[in-house]
Amino acid sequence: MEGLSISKVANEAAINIETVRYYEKRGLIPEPPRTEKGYRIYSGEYVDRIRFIKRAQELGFTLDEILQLLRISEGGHDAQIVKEFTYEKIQEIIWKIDDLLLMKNTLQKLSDECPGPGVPSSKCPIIQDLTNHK
Amino acid sequence: MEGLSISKVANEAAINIETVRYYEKRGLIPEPPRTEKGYRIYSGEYVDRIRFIKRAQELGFTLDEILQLLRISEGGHDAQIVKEFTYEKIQEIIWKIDDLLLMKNTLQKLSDECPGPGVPSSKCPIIQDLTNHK
DNA sequence: GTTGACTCTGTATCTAGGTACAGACTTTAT
DNA sequence: ATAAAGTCTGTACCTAGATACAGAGTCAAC
Repeated sequence: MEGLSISKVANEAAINIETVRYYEKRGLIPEPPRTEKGYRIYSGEYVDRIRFIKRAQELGFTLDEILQLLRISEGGHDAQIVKEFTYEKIQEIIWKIDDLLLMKNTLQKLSDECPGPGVPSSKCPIIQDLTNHK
Repeated sequence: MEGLSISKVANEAAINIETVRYYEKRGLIPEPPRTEKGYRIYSGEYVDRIRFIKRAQELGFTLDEILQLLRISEGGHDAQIVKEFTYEKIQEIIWKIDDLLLMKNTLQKLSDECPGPGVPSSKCPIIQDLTNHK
C-alpha cells in the first residue's frame, strides 16, 4: 500500500489513533486521501505535523492557537495580516522565553546553593519575578 | 483588618475566588490563617505565588509539576534530591526555550519574506525542526 | 473461506482545571 | 437594625482535549 495507515501514523507520532481523527475533525491536519473503501492514507508530513502540534501544546499553546499558527504558515494570506499576526506571536514567544530563563536561573541557583545532605536548604522561592509580566 | 480578604487576593492575582480555594485544596498555596469567624486572611506573598502558578501554566507546566517546583524551592530537602530534580527540570526548560526559539525564527522569516498584499505568500511551514525532540 | 487485526462513523465517557450554585453565617454601610 | 455584600463548606456543573466503545465493513494470512 502507498503511504501510511492511520495506526502507523499514530504510532510514529506517538499519539492515539482516535486523536488523529480528532485532529482532523478540528482542522489541525488536512483530510488525507482515502482508499477505494474509505481508509485514510497518510504521508510522512502528517507525522511531522502531528509532532509539531504535540510540541506546541507542551509549550503552552492551545489547539486553537496552534491552528492559527499552522494556517498562517501555509501561505495565501495578505502581507499585512501575516505581519500583525507574527508580530503578536513573536512577542508572546519572547515573554515565554524570558520567563523560562528566569525559572531556569532560579533552579540553577537553587541547585548550586543547595547545602549538604540532611541539612535543610535555605528558603529559595522560585516565585521571583515571574509575577510581574503581562 | 490585617492582610487581604480572599476577594482582594483573587482580584490582585486576576483569578477567580473559587480558584483560590481550589488551589488551597490542591496544596498549591498554603492554608492561610483565619479570623475568629473563619475568614481566610492573606498576605501579599499569596498574590505572587498565584501569579507564578498562572504563568507557569502558560509556559506549559501542569498543576502537579508546579506543585513539585514550589515544594522543592521551599527548602528542607536533601541536596541529592534537589540536584536531581532541578537538573531534570532545567533540561526540560532548555528544550522548551530551544523550540520556542525555532518557532520564533520561523515566524520571523515568515514575516520578513512575506510578499506584498494580495500576493499569496510562498509555503513557509512552521513545522520545521520542532518534530525531532524528546 | 474463516479468523483475527484494522478501519470506518457516530456517540459516549474521561481527566484536568476551573466555575457555579445553595444554604447559612458575618461584616459593612446606611 | 436592616439590607447589601462578602465569606464559609459542600456539591454540582462546565470546557478543552482526548479516549473509549458499539456495530459494521475490510484486509491479510493461513
